[in-house]
Amino acid sequence: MAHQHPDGAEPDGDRPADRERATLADVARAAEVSTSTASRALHGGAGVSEPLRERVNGAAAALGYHVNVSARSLRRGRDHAIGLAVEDFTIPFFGRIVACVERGAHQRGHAIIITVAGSGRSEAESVEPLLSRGVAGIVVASGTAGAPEGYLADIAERLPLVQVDAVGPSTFSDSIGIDNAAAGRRLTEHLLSYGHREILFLGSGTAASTVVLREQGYAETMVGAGLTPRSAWLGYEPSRTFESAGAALEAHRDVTAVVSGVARTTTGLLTALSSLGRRDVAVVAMDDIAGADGFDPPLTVIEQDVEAMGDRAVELLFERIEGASGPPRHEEVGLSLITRGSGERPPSRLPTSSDPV
Amino acid sequence: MAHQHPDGAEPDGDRPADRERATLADVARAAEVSTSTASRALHGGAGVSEPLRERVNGAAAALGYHVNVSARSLRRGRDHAIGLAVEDFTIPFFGRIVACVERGAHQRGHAIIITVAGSGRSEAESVEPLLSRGVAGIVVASGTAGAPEGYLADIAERLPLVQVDAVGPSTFSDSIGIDNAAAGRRLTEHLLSYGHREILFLGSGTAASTVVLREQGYAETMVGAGLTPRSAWLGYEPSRTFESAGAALEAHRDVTAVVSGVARTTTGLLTALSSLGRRDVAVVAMDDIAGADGFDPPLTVIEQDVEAMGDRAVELLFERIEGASGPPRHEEVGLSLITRGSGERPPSRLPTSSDPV
DNA sequence: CTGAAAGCGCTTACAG
DNA sequence: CTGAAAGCGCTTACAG
Repeated sequence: MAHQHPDGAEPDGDRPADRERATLADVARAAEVSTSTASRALHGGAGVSEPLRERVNGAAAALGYHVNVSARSLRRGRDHAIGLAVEDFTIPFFGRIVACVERGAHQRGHAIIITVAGSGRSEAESVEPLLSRGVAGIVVASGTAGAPEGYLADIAERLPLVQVDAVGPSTFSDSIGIDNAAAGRRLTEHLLSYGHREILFLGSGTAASTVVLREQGYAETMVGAGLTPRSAWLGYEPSRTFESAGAALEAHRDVTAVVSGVARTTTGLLTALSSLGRRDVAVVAMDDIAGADGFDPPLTVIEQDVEAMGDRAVELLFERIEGASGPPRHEEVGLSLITRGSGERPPSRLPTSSDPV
Repeated sequence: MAHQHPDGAEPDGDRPADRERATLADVARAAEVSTSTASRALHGGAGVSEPLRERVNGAAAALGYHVNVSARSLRRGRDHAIGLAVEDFTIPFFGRIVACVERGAHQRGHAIIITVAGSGRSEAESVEPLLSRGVAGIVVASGTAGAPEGYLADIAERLPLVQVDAVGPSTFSDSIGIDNAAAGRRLTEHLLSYGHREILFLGSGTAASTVVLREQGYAETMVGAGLTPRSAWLGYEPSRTFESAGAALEAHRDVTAVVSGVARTTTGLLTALSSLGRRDVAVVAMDDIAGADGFDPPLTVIEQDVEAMGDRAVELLFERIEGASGPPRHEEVGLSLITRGSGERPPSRLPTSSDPV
């Protein structure tokens, strides 16, 4: 809060330590070496004698020197930073991805610049802050991005890019995700195995996304069992999912079980069930949520290995940053069904007469 | 993934658009003006004739130019970026803060560089990536930071700094938070008003933090009512809070109600209650958690206005960045008690003979 | 092993 | 209103 020289005096240029950050030249002067040597001693590694290196490090420490990254990046033409574009920071799934990426990049000496992907901003506007900083690579975490004709494809031509929570294998960049259709299938099969036949799928929205693939897995499985799939979409607005879920439950009074395709819809659904006093509906959900075993009954979910996804994304990215070439790679992390009770009860009512089988 | 000239040929220097980013000089050449004029036309605002401005903007667009931020920052001596140090990205509370800060900084044309505060890293290591980039200011979101003798105090002398989720008014920087003791008091009073007398406080850890203040509010209120406060600390490890909560419940068999001092402990507590089949314990908690009304019974909580906190933090920071001086400011956002049922039932058992009243 | 010098891309007094 | 020139702090061939 005191960035000016309050007395109006200009620095004479001779005072050893003024208010400002110490510069490499300051360190060099203090250590009585050239800036070349100072630079090499501090970072270059090779080719500096031990006594000089110590003198330089000592001077740097004494002056509280740290490198000016703008200057370094300008000179080197590339920044030791990566970009991280995230769909929504408030969703725990993405928060865990952020934590993984931050940790991995920090370990590798890179800073992390974040931006929001989506949420009304254009892709260009989202990515501009990353591009103008010359980041070494970008991680995009979004369940809705990745269209091959999109902006991301252009970026991938110039920069290492990894898509996390990818809708599927990308044609233009490395990607990592889960088998969303398989997840939908497994959740549905679980309910079928307990005798449910009127099963509703709940999702957020149909923007090309992971959730749509999960719905497809659900629908396939239903059709395969001779049953009619039904879906309801609750939207992306957290404050509205509760009402929408209630409406969907009313509109499909005969369902005995629900598949919730994404965490966003799960809490709305549970709240609606609770407020409607409906204890006759079995529920299984995609993604574990905090306190899921505190629900009544405890919630059966499919859990993704989010940390594996985030950690692996960083590895893939840095392999590219370090020069790895080759076609886009796609990886999938494992899923595990955690059965806790909510999906394990048989239908509380008999199939209705409209049952097609 | 194709950063070299694969054929080994060097660019002749004359080709209009090579693989690399267009530079201001390229734009100037294309628009047939000096780089001075190009720069002013693009950013400077004042003092460029309309025709020239258009020519420059056209050329920039045609070349896909965007400014090299490293060069700009080096020249200007300060970066259009802010730092954001966060205790834990996976906690929804902090995720909401991240979203607010990102939005606010983006609107003001600043990039956001994140780092973890805590989690085994030293304060110096956490903040180094921000300092070496010359960020214009820093937001620290942590419920445990802010000791006046700490590293942050040094930083605050050189740079605008705002502490969010602050333990209390800071002596050296702007800060924003809630009245933690009042929160503890209100939760406790709520339980008292329903006749509970054996009330346990559950927190994460006693590292100087917001949670300790909440506990103090609880303890004060208990003592004021002639009752004996009791606390249990469950630690910071998510996977362990469940066991620790169970152990605490066993160790205090006579409690009829629990105050959970922080979201981290709430889910562990609810899981423990559920797995122990204990339906005789009233619960109130600090911080709303997703799906809290899906619990049995729906959870009564005190909710903080997290978005107000995040938005205001950005405002405070940019006021300082834009030169506001004056002593450290402290602000508090509102609290609201959301009663949903879990704290509203009377004690299921009569006070024991050890009851001090 | 060490140093003098060029230059990364930009902005900004300073002249005109 | 426009341009020539300096310089932000650093790294890195290039000599020695």
